[in-house]
Amino acid sequence: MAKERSSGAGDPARTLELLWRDGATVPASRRGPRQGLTVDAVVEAAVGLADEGGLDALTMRAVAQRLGVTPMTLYTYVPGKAELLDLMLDAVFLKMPRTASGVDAPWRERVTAVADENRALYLRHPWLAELRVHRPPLGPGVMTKYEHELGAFEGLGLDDVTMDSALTHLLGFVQVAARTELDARAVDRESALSDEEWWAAHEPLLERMFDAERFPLASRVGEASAVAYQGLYSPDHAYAFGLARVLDGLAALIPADPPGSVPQGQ
Amino acid sequence: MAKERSSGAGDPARTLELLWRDGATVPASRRGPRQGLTVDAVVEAAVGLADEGGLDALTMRAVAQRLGVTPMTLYTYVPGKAELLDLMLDAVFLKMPRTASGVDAPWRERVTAVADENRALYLRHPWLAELRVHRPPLGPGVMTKYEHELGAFEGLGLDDVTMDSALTHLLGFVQVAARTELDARAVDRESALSDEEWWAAHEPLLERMFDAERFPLASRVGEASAVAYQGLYSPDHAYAFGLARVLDGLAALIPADPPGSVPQGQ
DNA sequence: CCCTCACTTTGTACGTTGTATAGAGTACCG
DNA sequence: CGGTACTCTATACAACGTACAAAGTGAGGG
Repeated sequence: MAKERSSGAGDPARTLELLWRDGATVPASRRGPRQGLTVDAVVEAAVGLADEGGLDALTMRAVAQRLGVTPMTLYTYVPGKAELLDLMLDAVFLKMPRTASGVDAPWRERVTAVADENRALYLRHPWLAELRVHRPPLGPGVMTKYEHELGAFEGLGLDDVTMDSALTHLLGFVQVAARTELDARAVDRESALSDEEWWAAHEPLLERMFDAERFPLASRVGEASAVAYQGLYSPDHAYAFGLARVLDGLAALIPADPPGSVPQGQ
Repeated sequence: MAKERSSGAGDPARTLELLWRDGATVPASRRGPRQGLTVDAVVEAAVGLADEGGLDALTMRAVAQRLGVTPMTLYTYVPGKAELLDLMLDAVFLKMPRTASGVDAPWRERVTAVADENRALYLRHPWLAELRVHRPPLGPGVMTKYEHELGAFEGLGLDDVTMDSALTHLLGFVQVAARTELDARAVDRESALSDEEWWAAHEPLLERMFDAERFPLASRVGEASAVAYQGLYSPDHAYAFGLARVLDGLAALIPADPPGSVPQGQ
């Protein structure tokens, strides 16, 4: 069995050809019976399955069933599950909606648009947040997304290396924020206990164990946060707060930052 | 089979008692044969296994074998794997080294110490980065860590809710940074292809597919980054860059920030 | 025209996972 | 000393990715 949740294990050449596949590349004359499916159909079925039930629901057997085919048939189209995940990633990157902010738009607006697009992408395809991707599949989707997002940092006086770092930093933030939000949702869905019920079940016992004098800050701040959002955690607030922090952090790098800007420390 | 990588599924009361277990709580007189192990021993074995081989190596069978016991024996000590993960998390949180920065130290220094501690923790226990934890186990480790880390934000003029948000934001950043670094290492270890070999295998094919005119920014910036660090990615740089951004972002929230400033009460 | 053989599709099988279930052995309490 | 609450073990199940081999299909070469 291959390692789960890793990606891009197999033959690089084969994977690249699949990533950049287009109708024209088909050899047009094959020996055996014509294929009843297409790589696109397989990828689409897989994405649909993962969208609905997460990575746990994405099994080769399930994909095959959705396509009306036996599991092993998939291996004619795709080398294995790891490569299928690469194709899925590239596919959703390629198709994601991109805000066309002009180069004349304020940089905070442009960068915010990139963050929002990515957050929306994670919320539409929750399995993306579970994926591990070092050495991302270098397909058209990944490239198009990278090209587009770098655009938000172009013309700000950043050198090329810093542009890349800044983008990575921004996307990293969006990823944790989305992951936290999605984890919270997943727990709600799976656990049969709502947040309130969970607290109700924990509180009496916790009071026996927990010494408020031993953890003064934790009790004070924990209490205040629990009151502020009527629960454990507010994803929208965390995103808004974090994005503002990221923007202010980047602002310190950007030479001229005309009116409306927030003063920087230090 | 239970959901993988989720945590805290079982009976809350039982889990809480396990988290806050101490020698004294043992009833001292039990009916059957004395237990040959302890919960601590199980947790320690599990942590050791996960440290060495990641979450993939952490199987109930492997833990049992390390303890010289059959797999099902573990279920006398621990309700299931999810709860074991909770106990592992709390245990390493409790034992992690904590820098004792005085309240008089500059806030950037204190916050940096918290970030560094957490990065070190992830690097020592890579499986932490793979874990999903919404509704964290409310054990002594989690509480102690939270209490300690809030201290870095105390006396800066932030209200309680903002202190919590700031800490969450900081820890989120450290987590992505660590995860990215660990993913990179894992790929290097598993893939039998070094980064250079991987590039060498991809480049010729990529040049056939990839149109530099279609992705001008991507080629320029990608090239520059690849040259700057002699590879795909430099974890140390990403961490340093990101931490600086986070600190600057937080600075915008903190009222007075002169060098060597005295913390002000709220 | 038909045979050959590359190719698609399928069925079966293996090793691995967490843990349900049932049985066997042990030692304290009444 | 017997009953019983407990520990530990053995076996079993369903689900996973996919190796392997057999069966079916249809275009190209003679």
